[in-house]
Amino acid sequence: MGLSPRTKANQTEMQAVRGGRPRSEQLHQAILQTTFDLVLRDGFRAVSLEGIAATAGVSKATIYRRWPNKAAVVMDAFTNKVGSGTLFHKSSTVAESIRLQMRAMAKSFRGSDGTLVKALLAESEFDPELAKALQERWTLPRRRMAILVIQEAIRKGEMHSEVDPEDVIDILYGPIYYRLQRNAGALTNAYIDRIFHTAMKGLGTKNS
Amino acid sequence: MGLSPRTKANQTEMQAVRGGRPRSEQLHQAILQTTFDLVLRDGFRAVSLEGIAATAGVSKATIYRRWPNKAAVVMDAFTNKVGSGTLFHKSSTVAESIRLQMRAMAKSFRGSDGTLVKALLAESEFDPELAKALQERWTLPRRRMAILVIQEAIRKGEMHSEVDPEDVIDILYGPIYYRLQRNAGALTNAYIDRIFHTAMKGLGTKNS
DNA sequence: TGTGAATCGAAACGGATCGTATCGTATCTT
DNA sequence: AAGATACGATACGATCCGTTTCGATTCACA
Repeated sequence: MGLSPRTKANQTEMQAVRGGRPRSEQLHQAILQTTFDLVLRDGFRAVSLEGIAATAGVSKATIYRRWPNKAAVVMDAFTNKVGSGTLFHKSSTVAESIRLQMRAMAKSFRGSDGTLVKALLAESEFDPELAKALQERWTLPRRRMAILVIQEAIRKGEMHSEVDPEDVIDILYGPIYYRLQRNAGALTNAYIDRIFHTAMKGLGTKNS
Repeated sequence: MGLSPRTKANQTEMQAVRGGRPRSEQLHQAILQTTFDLVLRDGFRAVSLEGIAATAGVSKATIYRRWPNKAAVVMDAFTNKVGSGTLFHKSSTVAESIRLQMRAMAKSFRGSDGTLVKALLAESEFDPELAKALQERWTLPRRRMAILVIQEAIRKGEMHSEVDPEDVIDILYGPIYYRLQRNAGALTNAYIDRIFHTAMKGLGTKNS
């Protein structure tokens, strides 16, 4: 079943979908928008489905008809806005385009995206369905894009050929998520640049 | 007040501590042990204080007399076992002792420590008091130790002198927490070694 | 030895929220 | 017009929270 909105197909083993009053797309958007606003204002934990229903001017049943629980609604409210994610752009070198993408990601994390990603990641620790949804809809697409770019950097001789692109991602992006999730300092451009350059150049000297 | 066990001093502005029946140290340990076991078995979210009380054979009031909430009990149940943390040991080079410490940390994360750290970190996103306690009792002590070692590595010429030790920590340990919190692959020794060596050597070539 | 003080277990409390169910009304398809 | 589904309102049982009360217990100290 997963965390996707319930469709008429998976909701129950109901007969063919024809007939009946259709669901209101307007209510759908109202629910997602309200959820987005409330979670940003009050935090994931403080928001209840009853609160969302009341604020959106909708009955609880209408929400439960479409999503199985709060995490699913928030997940949709989030992906509804974020879209496909921060893309890589061409630049002078491939490595440079990676640095700029890291900056773009940090910038989005400084705003509402960061707040919601943080909440969803934390909640996913307690909710396997949400974890799966985040993995499929957030993490994996981004990692796949990054791997392609890193492989290109390796092909062009900008990165060592023996490194595993997966490890490169962990080293470059691990610190960003680390800071995001711990509130361990602002994700400034300066920080991103330092992480990038330090990782590229390496920590060690010839003596190590 | 914080997340520490309530003491007679901070519990209320009660008069001097003399007199009265003393708290049972045996119950204290029973509560912590039960909490530890239950959280490992059922997960942080699934465990309730009522369940802990029932299993430990203790009344709810006895728990609330000592801790303000569930997170605080789990935090104590955890630090009660973990002790001061994985230490750095002397080795052939300072860098080598860092690698070995990373391995030791990964090993502890493969066991019950990892399960509890993960749960506490996630929960701390929703609980500022817990976040503060984790910062003070877990993160900061470890970072302080690591900084000293990294500075030593720099002094001995094993690491570049222009790098910020804080950034070194983020680059080396960020990936470990990243994997831990996402369940993104096992924290094997091989993984640790790859991250360490890749970070030490650097991702880039002379062309980047 | 007894007296005060705090702890203990048991139990009940109000409150929040969950997810479900019921019912009458509204709205769409055929 | 008939059938099917969405919708709002409302109630429900359940769980857990954190607090409170009570009588009984256990200790320190005079």
